[in-house]
Amino acid sequence: MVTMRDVAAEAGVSAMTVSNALTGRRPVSEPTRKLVLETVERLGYQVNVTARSLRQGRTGVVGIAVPTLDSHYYSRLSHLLIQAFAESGTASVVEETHASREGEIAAFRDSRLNAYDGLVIAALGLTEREIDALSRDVPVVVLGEQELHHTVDHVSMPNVAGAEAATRLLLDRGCRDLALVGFPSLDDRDELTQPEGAAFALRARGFSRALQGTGVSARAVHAGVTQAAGAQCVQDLLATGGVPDGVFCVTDTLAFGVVRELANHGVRVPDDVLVVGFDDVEDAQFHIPSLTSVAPDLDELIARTVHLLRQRIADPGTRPHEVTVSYRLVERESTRRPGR
Amino acid sequence: MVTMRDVAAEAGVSAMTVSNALTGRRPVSEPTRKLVLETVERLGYQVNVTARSLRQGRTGVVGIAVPTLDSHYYSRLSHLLIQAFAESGTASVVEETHASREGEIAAFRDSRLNAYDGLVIAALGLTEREIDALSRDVPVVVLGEQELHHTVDHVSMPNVAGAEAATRLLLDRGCRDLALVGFPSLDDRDELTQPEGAAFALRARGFSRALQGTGVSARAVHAGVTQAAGAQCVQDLLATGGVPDGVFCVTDTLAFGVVRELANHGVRVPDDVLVVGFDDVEDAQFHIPSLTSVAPDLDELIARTVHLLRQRIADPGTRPHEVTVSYRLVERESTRRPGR
DNA sequence: CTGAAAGCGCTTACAG
DNA sequence: CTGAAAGCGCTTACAG
Repeated sequence: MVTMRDVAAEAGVSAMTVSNALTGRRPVSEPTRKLVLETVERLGYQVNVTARSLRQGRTGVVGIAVPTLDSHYYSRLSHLLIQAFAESGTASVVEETHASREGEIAAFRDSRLNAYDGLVIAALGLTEREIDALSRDVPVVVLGEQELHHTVDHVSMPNVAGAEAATRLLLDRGCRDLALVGFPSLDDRDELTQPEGAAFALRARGFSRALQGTGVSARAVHAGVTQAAGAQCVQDLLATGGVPDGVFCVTDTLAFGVVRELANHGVRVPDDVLVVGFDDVEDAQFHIPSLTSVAPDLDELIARTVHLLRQRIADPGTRPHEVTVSYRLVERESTRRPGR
Repeated sequence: MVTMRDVAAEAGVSAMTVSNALTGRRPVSEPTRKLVLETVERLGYQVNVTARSLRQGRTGVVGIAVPTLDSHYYSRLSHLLIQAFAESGTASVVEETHASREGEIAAFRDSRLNAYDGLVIAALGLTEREIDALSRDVPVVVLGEQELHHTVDHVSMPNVAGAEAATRLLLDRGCRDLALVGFPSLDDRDELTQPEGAAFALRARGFSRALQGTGVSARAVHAGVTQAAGAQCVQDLLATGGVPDGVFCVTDTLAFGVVRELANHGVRVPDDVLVVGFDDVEDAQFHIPSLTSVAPDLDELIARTVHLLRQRIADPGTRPHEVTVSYRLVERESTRRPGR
């Protein structure tokens, strides 16, 4: 392997000068600079980032820790974060936490070990207290859903407001027998063993708020977070009280499973039941029927996240920020009642 | 930060002994080992992986380079690879190449710089010759579609055979006016500027092979790789010769766009047109209609890839392997002609 | 079983 | 503008 020393010897300068010519950290005379760069080119030298990192105490890489990449939402989020960091000149790598406490602790540990200069984490398994403690050593932005003690930068989704708006739409369209799919109870204090618990509890709270004082009946079902889980929820609804006339799903993924399983039972959307999802993943526009969904402003989410992390890396002392991004309710076929 | 020296001083041993107690590389007497581990625990010491990597010349991390994470197929593939490497005790990080030559070169460079001990790359932008040259310095397994010179380990999809089987199904179901969606020509030698060119050309070849000697007419359309591109292809078909009676799409993603846009024009699947996709992403089962698709054996793909890379890291001298995984054709509603 | 010395390849601080 | 020395925190030889 060609090292900086080899280049220096070949060019007849010191390693320092090679380093300076390459990084531009200190000025180098133009002829020397040209000579060095030519030699670098000729020998095919490439800087050893491990050595640089050890010396500098930082790697120039930020970590992105998400529960899983096997999810339309989190894979897209990771993609957008990578893009945005790249545009601001920062390399990033993605790590899966499997939504587990252990996986999330590992992400913090990897950051602290100089592997990353900063961390964006969609934390689902850790408690607020644990995040507070772990984030002391590492510049971190927490994405998502927890209600933290304001000791760490936090960018969250419009869970309550978005869910409330979605549910209001169902009420406005005349629904009087609603179902909440994806959270086991209408009381958001009920704990959910699923790690997405906190986010989904807030969406359940929005659902319940919209119902307050309306006298509209509602049931809650939960079977997991996948499309198959959405299908299972429909079976549970059918078994326990028949078909509702409106369904709010805490994610689009669940909604796709719901619509599909309703079709398996001959129940049509929107003719017989109206359905709304949350996240507005790309597929929502392409399904048949296309899916009405709460669309959080991902551009805002990404921009704020990248900005906050860069700021915290640059100045770890700044006061933590709390951001909730805005949303739009995008109405599509799944809530357009034909002929009413 | 607590270093190994601190632990050594505190425990009254040498740094060597701390290292050995931690790694188990050399035997350490049981009392000493206990003392060291206790001290490590008490001081909260964590090994600095950057320093270890610099000294060892390797990081214990493998790179996974995919075109984008904003894709059902590649995000799922990344997820499965991460899982499989984790199960075999190997950490991995994901990098996006944006399907560009530059991005793929960067992935090789990052590997060579000691950032990764090995690389799995879904290469789309590089030529065969470039891959041959770049892979000389790095243990690498190429995923996907290129027909290489057998100088590098290569795991590929059943592109030709899968596409041929999919097209045969359409013919068996009585289709006599076919369309190929996702490749611009029926001649697989035609270059596609899209980086997925090589894979899609092979799928086009399978399509053409199935047609040979049947006298069945066929058109080819191409507008990109997204669901929106699939929709665009339908518009192009309608403008240039009307609705075909069978469509083979080179990916499921395109197929979803096709089915959706057909519905926008009042054309029903499978009543008026049969549609088949490729990849068998999870959504294929949940769309309405559910999508018939070629399902490459991803478990096999993952297992072979992980095994080949570990083998090549352990012994860079072994002869390169060429693997094409098997597939199943999964028939669903999109090709079940009602009442015929 | 244990240790003192050297060095992985850079960059920082000190000098000129 | 340029360089010699030191050191980031480990692990690899070499010794005992």
